Amino acid sequence: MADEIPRYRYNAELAGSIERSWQDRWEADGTFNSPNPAGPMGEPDKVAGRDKLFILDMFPYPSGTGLHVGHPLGFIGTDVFGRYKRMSGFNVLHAMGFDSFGLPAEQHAIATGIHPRINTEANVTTYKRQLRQLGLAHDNRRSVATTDESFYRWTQWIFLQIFNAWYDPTIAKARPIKELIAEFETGTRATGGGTDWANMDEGAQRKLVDSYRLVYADDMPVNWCPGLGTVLANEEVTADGRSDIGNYPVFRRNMTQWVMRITSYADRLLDDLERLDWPEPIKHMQRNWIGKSHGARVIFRTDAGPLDVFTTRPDTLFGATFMVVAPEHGLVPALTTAAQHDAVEAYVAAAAGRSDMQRQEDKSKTGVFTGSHAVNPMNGELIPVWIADYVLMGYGTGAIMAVPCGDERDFEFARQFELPIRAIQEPPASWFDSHGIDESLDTAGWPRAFIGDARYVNSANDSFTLNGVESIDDAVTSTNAWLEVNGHGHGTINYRLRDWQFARQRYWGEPFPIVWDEHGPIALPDQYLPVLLPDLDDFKPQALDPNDDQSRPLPPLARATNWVEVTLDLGNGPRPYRRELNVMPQWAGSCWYEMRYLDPTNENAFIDPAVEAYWMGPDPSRPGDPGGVDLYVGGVEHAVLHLLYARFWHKVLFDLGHVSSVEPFRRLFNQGYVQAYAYRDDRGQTVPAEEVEALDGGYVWQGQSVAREYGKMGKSLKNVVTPDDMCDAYGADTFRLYEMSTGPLDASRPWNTRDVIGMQRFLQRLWRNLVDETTGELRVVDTEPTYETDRLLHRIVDGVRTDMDNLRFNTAIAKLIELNNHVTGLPSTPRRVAETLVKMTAPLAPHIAEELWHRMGNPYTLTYEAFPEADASFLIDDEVEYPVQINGKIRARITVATGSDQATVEAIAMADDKVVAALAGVEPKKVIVVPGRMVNIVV
RNA sequence: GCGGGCGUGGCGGAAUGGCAGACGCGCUGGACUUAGGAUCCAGUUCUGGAAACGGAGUGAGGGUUCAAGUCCCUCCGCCCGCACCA
Repeated sequence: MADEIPRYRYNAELAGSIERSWQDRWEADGTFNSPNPAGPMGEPDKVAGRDKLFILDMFPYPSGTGLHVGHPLGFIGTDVFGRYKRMSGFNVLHAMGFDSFGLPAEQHAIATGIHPRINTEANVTTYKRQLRQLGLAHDNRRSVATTDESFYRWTQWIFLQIFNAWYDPTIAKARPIKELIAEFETGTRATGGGTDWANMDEGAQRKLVDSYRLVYADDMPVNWCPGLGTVLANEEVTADGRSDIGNYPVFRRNMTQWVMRITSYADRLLDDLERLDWPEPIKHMQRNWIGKSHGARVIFRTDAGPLDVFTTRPDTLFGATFMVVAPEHGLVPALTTAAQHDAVEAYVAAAAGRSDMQRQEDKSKTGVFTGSHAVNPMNGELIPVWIADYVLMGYGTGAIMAVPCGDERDFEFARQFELPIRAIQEPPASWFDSHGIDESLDTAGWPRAFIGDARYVNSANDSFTLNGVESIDDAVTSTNAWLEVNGHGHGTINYRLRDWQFARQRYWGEPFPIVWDEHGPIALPDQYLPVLLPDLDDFKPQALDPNDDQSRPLPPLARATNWVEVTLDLGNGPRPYRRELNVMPQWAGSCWYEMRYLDPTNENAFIDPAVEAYWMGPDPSRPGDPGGVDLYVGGVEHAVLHLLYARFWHKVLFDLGHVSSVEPFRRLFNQGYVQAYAYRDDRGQTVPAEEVEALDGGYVWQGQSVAREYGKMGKSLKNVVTPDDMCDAYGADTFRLYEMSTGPLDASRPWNTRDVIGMQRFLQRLWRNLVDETTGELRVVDTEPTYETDRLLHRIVDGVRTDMDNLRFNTAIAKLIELNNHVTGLPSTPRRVAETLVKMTAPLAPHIAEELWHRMGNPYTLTYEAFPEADASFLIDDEVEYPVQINGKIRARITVATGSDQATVEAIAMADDKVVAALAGVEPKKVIVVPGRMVNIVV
């Protein structure tokens, strides 16, 4: 190395030292601490008279592998926006926490025998270090982890609020359970069981009240894996019905589970979507998930008792020629006749061995006849009742009336088992045409069911007829009325949404603040919180005989016998209780964590109401505003579950008066993903991506050609690039700029390390425009910029502001580079231009900006300097250049004084030499002048 | 199958219906250099041409419009969501 690199050249080394020094200063000074209106972090005088902004990232699960470059995309985006808003005068709250309960830590603990807390804390430390080096402007006083005892104490407290509440449908709100008990006691509410409250024993009273709670225990179909001793999520079951881990058999069976009554909130969760500033696809997914559909409940009489069905097409009742119940339906044993017993038993057992996944993949129709019949309430006809797994226990009532002429699945089933298909509508001629068959009500020739508006036939009984009606809506309405009058059913609404299965037979989660006595569960009073997770040596659920499908789960906490058996005085003297052995699912902490950032040290409440109202309260100036976080940024993978659960908890807290906001997240933004290339050799082995070279349109690794694929970044794909790598090689500012420059924040983009250098060069040129590379002296001069420079400057300022406001950081960066490239061409850098450029760069590349700001002699800190504003007078030029088109093709350019009227512009255009030549004497038919834009001559 | 989104240079991507390709990478040439995988300068949609200057061009085809990457229709391709939801 003969030639020395200039001492003050902006490279990775210099960037690194600049970044470390400012990060230390920011931390020491608490530069990004945001004041609360009240409480321990209250600084009312700093809050007064300022707008506030609460921005939030979906907090990460601290995994053992640390961050790769894809993870911080959203974090950097929110940081840029937050810094911009801080420079626009806002009191910005931005903090980061950790979703640190969860399965990977538990599995690591099972494998190593090391307590998951140790591993989790180590991972959090790594994450904090990795995030710190990115220069994120977080208020670190507010960082929380869901595994902190001081955090999950309040998760348990909120659980108890929900447990101690019931949903009153008359006011569509949750109310304290005490009010329900009071209604029973005073007799204003009937107990429903025929016995007065006063005459019920304690067990019966508690059972009644428990049946109203928003958290309740219920029999639900689950994936029970005795080999692992736990219930599994559908995603954890393989296509052949075995456990993903360990390959043990998995059984579908009903088991008592803790469930949250989210279905009570279905309508509000659906309706309030209208009030949210969320991406339309996410709202759509939530709507689909809730799955509201209008229809009717119809009761069919059978020898085994009434059989309820839900249908969206009660108008087709006359076409019901059989019924189908799900294999898990409670009436199956009673419906099964002796002759069919063996066949039914075999079918039900086979269905239990099939996972949901298998059922979804294989759509061929299977089924078995029960031997029983039901009475069609419309016409008194006896129709056979079948069992088939195309009917799902989890939707509607788990039983359907089958109308093969009007439903594709029923049609297929009828064909498969040779059941009658009766036409009850007369399809239009076009329908027959399009299927190439003759018009006929003889369904034997139909290739498929008919669905749509058409005239009804064969649809009448003694007191009711649909014959001749032509619209489904009309037919549904009148059928529902008839059903109700005659006691056979009624119009109703059904939801796809199920109640939320809340318990996990695991270790690394929040213990329930619940104990049991002989009558059932009891909520622990507040003074017993937190219920701490007991220490164990072995974190596995207790494995049972893998093939015994009748066994019951024994969660890991059952091993902590001293913890489980507890003597407490809950108001009637010390008595023995057993603790609840399940823990909460990982979603629990993420249902409310954002609020804890606001008041992280509060020991008296999960949040001070004044603090909540300040940061999250509805904006009175915007009618219908639901309140909540001002901007929530995260991946689309949480479109449904996390966002729905969090909304649900928030609404319960609202109903009970604990928060002023109706919704937790007022505005949602989905950032894209950073994806990466991976390479495989001939044998399909992945090879290190960083060692692969492009050659003649192909890819080569160590002399052999390899195939490229595109997707996730991951260890097994040997294509992981970490923020640490990038900070070492280029510096955090370069890395931040690269991440923000590769596309709009909501778009996914490929990672290309090769391209990162471009942003390094930009910062290097910016630095060089202000600082002499050799001497380190300031190169900024106190002369005024030229008019031309000022015009560009103000145009750029104007554009960058718009881009920043709209989270379009990629185009903001392009504009900054454009301005900097202009400055590079100047003989010297005017101070006003330099300062403006540095301020605009600050949100994106905060360290170099702070450094340059400091070197220009300005006081610490740039963080709260006002973001530049454009002077409108510079945005309008004296002259405007108009392209002149002839029939849409550009043939000339003219320069016209700004504000010239259309006639003047037209005259100048028509007089232009090139225009005259191009027209060659032809008289234009029309001349269009778009003011300030262009001229189009039509010939 | 149903629903939604997207197709622009070699690559990432810009373009309130109004000059397609901002900005970056890469590439080409030059400067500085013992050297360049550093840095700087210039060029870079394709095509004809030395150039001036032409022609074509935003997945394909059609339409609306003075004007379409942008709006409408049909088709093709890719991505995402849901998926036996009665």
